[in-house]
Amino acid sequence: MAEPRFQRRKEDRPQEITEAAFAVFAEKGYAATTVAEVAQRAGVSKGLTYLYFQTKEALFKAVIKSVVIRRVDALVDAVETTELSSEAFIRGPLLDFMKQVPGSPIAIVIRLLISEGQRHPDLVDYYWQNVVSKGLTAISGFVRRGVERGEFRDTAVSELPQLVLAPMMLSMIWRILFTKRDLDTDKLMETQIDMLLTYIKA
Amino acid sequence: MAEPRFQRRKEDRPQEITEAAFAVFAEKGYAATTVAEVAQRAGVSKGLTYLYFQTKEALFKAVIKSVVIRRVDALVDAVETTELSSEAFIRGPLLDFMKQVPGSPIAIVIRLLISEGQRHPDLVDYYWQNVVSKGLTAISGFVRRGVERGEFRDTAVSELPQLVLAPMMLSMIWRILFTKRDLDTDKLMETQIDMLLTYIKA
DNA sequence: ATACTTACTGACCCAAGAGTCAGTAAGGAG
DNA sequence: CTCCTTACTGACTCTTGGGTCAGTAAGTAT
Repeated sequence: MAEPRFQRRKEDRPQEITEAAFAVFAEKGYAATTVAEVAQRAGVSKGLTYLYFQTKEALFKAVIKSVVIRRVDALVDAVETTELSSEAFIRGPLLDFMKQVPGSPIAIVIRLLISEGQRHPDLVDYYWQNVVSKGLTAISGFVRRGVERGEFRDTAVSELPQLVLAPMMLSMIWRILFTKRDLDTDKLMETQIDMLLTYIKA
Repeated sequence: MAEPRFQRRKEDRPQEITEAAFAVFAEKGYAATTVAEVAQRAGVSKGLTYLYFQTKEALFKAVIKSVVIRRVDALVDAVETTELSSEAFIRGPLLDFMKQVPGSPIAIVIRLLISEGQRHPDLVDYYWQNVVSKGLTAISGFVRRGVERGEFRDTAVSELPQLVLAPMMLSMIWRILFTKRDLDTDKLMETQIDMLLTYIKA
């Protein structure tokens, strides 16, 4: 008896295709990715891909959105509920979060957005609202709370949460471009945090 | 009398084509750029482009290399010859340099490298050697000199010149992605420098 | 078993764009 | 002016890849 030529698995297909697409986009970027290869990696025909996603662009958007991170929400929650002192929170959970981002799928999404963002402003907006804005607001609010509590001085850092994340961004770009040249990205972020705390501590 | 249909300007063509190509690559990225459009903007036929550049990829590489910046060399020189105190130099010329980079062609090259770097490791190496490495070495050496002179404490910053440049990187990415959301990138960099100096001053 | 729905396939179409090349004319030499 | 070299053109080829759809067979209901 021959195996059945295929299985019908309507429920699972979209995610399977999305995951395969993420892998290929990550390797090759948007333009150099072919729908045929995505389909092949997902183990389906090209036609099926077009049953679930109207165009290659729609597939791309689905992929980006599928990588919206609960991690950011987790961070926002942690900020609001932590019992730690502001300094302890920054040196602990926040720093840990920062350390893991450059090696996570977020880094790949950022790279794809940098490459393709110009032609997909709605995607950039989406990411802004669901990731960047949330993260920045959380950090900013956290610093302000530290100021109110008398733990921190009132500095420009309250309005520039980007200062906390700058070395994380650099680490992401660094890993994308200069994998071979070694840079202790963890130490980079630790030092920034150390510097920052020295600067703002009351 | 009809105008001549074209002029022969062997000397100027390569640069004209390179400049047009830079503009188109900047707008659309590598893959979405067509050689036909580059030629049109340069005011030449597609065929001529292939006389001076064997392939689209060769054109791309030529474009990237053409934007190697004398600015970096200027910075390196300035570091070595300045009469300013270390702090004054950092707050002055170095900060000025950092402020102008995110709006310069360098930012565009970085974006192109992030997008296409994976498939052109030799280009990344080239940029590493001619720009990044030089810049980092200069900053690192400068900080070390400050330490020797007793102006600065001996901190991790000597081995992590990336800390100085991190907010510049973030500013570049920010402008690429979030043009609309305003962020005072100058103030970001100023604050980082202020923080850094407070941290390392003896 | 049989009939029916529809998830799925794979061969196909067609536009776009990289790269080619035979021919043309600009411009200099004699 | 005439000839010669070659910078330059533009129409051509051919491949690649996005998107389509008629047909097939998996699974389900009766």
